[in-house]
Amino acid sequence: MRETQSSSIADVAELTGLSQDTLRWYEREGILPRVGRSASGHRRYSERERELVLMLAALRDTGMTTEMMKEFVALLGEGAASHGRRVALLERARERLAEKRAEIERASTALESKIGHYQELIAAGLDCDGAPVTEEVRTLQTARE
Amino acid sequence: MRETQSSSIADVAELTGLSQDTLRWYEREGILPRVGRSASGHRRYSERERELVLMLAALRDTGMTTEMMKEFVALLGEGAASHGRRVALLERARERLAEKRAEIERASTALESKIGHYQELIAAGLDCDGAPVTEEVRTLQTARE
DNA sequence: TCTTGACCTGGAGTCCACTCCAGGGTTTAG
DNA sequence: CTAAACCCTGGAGTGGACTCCAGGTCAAGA
Repeated sequence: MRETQSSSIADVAELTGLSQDTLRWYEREGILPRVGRSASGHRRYSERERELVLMLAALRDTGMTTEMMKEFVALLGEGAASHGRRVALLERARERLAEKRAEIERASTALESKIGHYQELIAAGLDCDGAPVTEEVRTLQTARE
Repeated sequence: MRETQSSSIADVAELTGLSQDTLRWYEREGILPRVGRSASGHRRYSERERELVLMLAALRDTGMTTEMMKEFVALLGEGAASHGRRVALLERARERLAEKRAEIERASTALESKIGHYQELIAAGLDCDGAPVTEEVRTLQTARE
């Protein structure tokens, strides 16, 4: 029964896009359960551990906090019985995301209107008080640096 | 020539939604130019200054960094000639926003598929390895705490 | 043997945008 | 006259998620 190939921290960093430091930090913080070590004390990630790190990287990219990631990993340890709670946790992440999206949409609207405002002023050749600007200023307006 | 009513920091905090501490901090950091003081040394915001703070609050809400806000205020000081550069700055903010939006959309897709995955497993009564779960586990799965 | 390179640990530093605090002055109401 | 509000300043602390560092171990190659 040959065990699946284990990988070094460098491999896993490359695989997951997390830095080696981040990987070590996740372990120290208890987000990632302690990974196996080789005789010389180097981390050796098993297939299972690689998958777990990949999942954490994905969850992180959903904007989940490390605290939530920690909870999620704890639920993984409880097996199928925790499926409902996993969904609940993911739904919390979904809500956070929805809020962020709403903020972005609001910000976007505000920004577009500000951009539009200045573009109109430029096009109309007016300053902020509605007075016409000089030819010299018009030249400067379109120079962008 | 009666000058427009000036307001206290408390008023401006209330008006803009920024905290008094934030207002003072913006000034210290040079984001907001030094505000006038009363005889006793208290800040007194003029109409112009109130407007400026309102604009900064709006820009902040677009996710602009304080560094960019600083630049923007500097451009305001240059009058109409800086309109083009103002637009350029706002467009940088727009790009940042677009990136954030893209990230959120990616994250959202990933999250939905994870949620769907677990919901399917629950509905099908299977564990992560495709084996059927016991009745007891099914009960636990739907209990969400 | 010596060097190089990968890795280890615990701890400190970084970034951003605040937020809080100590110690002190002023203004207003009673 | 005193207490309560309100404000001032400079400096330190916060939180989240890393990132960097010093000092050390270990294995392989020239």
